Amino acid sequence: MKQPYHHGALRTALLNAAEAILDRDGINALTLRAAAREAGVSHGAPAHHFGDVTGLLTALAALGFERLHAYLVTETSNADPLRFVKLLGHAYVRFALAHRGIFLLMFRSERLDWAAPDLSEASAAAFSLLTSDQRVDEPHTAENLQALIVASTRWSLMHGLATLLIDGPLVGIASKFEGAELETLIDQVLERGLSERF
Amino acid sequence: MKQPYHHGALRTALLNAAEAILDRDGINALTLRAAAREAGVSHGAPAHHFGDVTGLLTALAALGFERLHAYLVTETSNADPLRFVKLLGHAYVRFALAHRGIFLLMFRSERLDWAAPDLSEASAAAFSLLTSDQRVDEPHTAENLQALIVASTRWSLMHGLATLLIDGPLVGIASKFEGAELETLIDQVLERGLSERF
DNA sequence: TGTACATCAGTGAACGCGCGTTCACTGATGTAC
DNA sequence: TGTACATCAGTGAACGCGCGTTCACTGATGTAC
Repeated sequence: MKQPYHHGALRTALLNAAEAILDRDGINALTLRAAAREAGVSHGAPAHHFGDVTGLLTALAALGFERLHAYLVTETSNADPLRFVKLLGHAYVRFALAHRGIFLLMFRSERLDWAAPDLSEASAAAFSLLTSDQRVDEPHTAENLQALIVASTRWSLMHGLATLLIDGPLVGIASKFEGAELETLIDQVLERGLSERF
Repeated sequence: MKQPYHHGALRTALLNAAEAILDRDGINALTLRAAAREAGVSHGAPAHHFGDVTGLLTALAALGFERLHAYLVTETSNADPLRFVKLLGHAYVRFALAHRGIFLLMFRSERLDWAAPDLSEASAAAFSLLTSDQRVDEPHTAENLQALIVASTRWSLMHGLATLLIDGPLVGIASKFEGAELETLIDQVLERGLSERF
């Protein structure tokens, strides 16, 4: 089985490989060489596409934010304000559980280059949706401070639930539930936390 | 300045050194050799006290949980149920912001030995306080499922706020606030999220 | 249509680095008698 | 009180490892003419 010398779509293949490693072995196992191995390519190859290790991680995180943003938009389209918030919360938690590796990379890694245009733009789009477009750099009138508080409260709840379920102490709790009961737990937490008061 | 051959309290010194590294350089910089360097001791010395690198991280995380538990207990003593929840939330976030490094180690590191008695006991004590002693391994009656949901909602909010503020996207937001306004943000988020409905 | 040449994409050897871990050792301390 | 000896705590050299990065190279592709 002869492989062609040129891969053809190595950039994409490396990103897929990196994500697979992230999900399977965790973030500490995600190295340039591991990604090259996973993609079946020599370890020097990634440099052509990502420069250095930060470049690969940053590109992967940017991809994650694009996906998260697109998913949140899809899941909340045409919803009235109250439903919007609950749909947003459910989508956020569902995304985090379904893409654990990349979610943790996006929110935790200390090795990302936040100044890179693709990452900063993709994350800004997602964050803007999550904070309901509250501009932080504007003067803080009473109104926009209040709106920011409301948005932060929502986001904190979703994010806390997601991270505690993914690899925090609630894993132990969640693992003792049947699938349906876990769904109930998530539903109820979001229901209580994202009530119409906000 | 001659150093005595025996340190005298190297275990404690290594834990302090490790915490300093964690706060200053982040979790990726925390290695056995770095801790030894920081403590001014040969790099082979830590093995006598912690065995391997997991041992050091585990001991440090256990220390963190002991501190967190003690702090939560102190800050909530003699409070009625409603005040208890709010004091708990404030104390949790304050602890996280004041001990960022160790807090992230406790909740994020993939390199801890959760089967170690000191860590499992210390974390169980803190978790029990945070979940109001809801036993997860008991049969799920409607009542204790409900209580678990209430506790999870609270905990998710505190935890999400703390992590988003420490190194998540809210850092950017928070950094634009004056000190007093940041306090206001935290207060208001907890006030809204931990209302008497729970 | 053919041909020369530039450019691109991937190879594989090599480098230096910091790491965890091991181990024979040495200095210091404690204890039995 | 002294002495022999076991034990403990820290040293420093050595090892092998996987890593990021560099670099001369080679095979493949595209393009100008």
